[in-house]
Amino acid sequence: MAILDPADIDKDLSVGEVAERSGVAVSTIHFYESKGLITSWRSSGNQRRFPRDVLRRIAVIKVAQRLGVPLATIAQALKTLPDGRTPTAEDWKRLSAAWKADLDERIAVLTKLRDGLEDCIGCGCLSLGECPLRNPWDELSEDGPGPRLLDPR
Amino acid sequence: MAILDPADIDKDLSVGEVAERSGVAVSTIHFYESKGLITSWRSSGNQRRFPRDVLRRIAVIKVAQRLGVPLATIAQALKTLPDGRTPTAEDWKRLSAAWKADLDERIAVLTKLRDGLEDCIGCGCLSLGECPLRNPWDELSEDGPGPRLLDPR
DNA sequence: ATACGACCTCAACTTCACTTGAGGTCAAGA
DNA sequence: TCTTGACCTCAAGTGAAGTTGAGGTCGTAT
Repeated sequence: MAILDPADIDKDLSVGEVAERSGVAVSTIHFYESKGLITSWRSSGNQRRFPRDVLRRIAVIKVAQRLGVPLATIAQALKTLPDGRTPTAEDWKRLSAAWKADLDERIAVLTKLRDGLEDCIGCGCLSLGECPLRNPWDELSEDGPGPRLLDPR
Repeated sequence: MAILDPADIDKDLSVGEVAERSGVAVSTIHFYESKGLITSWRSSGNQRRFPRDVLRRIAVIKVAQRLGVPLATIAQALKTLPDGRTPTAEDWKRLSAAWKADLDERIAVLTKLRDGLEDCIGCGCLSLGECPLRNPWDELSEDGPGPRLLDPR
């Protein structure tokens, strides 16, 4: 391990450092960069160097994921920050407010489902077209086919 | 199309019939069968024939999926029905009660998350180890890596 | 006799969020 | 000098829940 040059304190970070400080794997950092969620420049030896604000960005990404926001959406949101600057408290407020609306809706859907389940336990109907549990047509926007990832870790 | 022989009324169903009556695609029925969620016998011409209770089974599967239960878990649950019989109201009660507990927990986690989000909007902390949003260590069982599918359709 | 629709199998593709592996570079310490 | 460790790239694999497609069979209607 290289001795930390005092001149390098509070300078840019290597992938390994970012991984350690952010708690995500190196491969994940590569992956996020490939998806445009974070950016880096290269050292003379072709190694990635990240500005320190990458840590805040990764924090935002992780929270958004817990909220159930897909990476592609997070990427878009982060791109609304002009010139790729560090998200400020104000930015975070804006982003999180949008995501909160999503979260609220998701909670509402699940709650409705639970209530329906309670009502239907033991009824045994489950008929297509009659049982409320089988009919999600209320408040469901069209999803394309394929799996959907909205998991509250 | 074959004229429906009166003798065949309330007999077993072909894939196409099951698809139409259950509202799922033929390919999905093949898929469910390959996963052991449903079973069929074969006609003389090697075509699948499903006992009518497959419709009830598929209904249960679909509801469970809306609750966020993965197919593998549903398969296991269906296997607890001795000799692969049709789920009765009683069985359904048992299964749905178990799944409801899951659902309750999921709702609780999301709600907590939302509250945390409200508290944290604008605070801008998000520090690993301090911000409650970044620390899911409470009531989170260990998940392995990789994506998780628990989506309330 | 033939065309048609419904069925069959099996393999490969899709999306998402990553991980794993193979093979190679670079700089520092023993 | 050599080895170690951190880094690099690019390709392929994972798992969930299916979908899509190619190529073939079966049975009935015209």
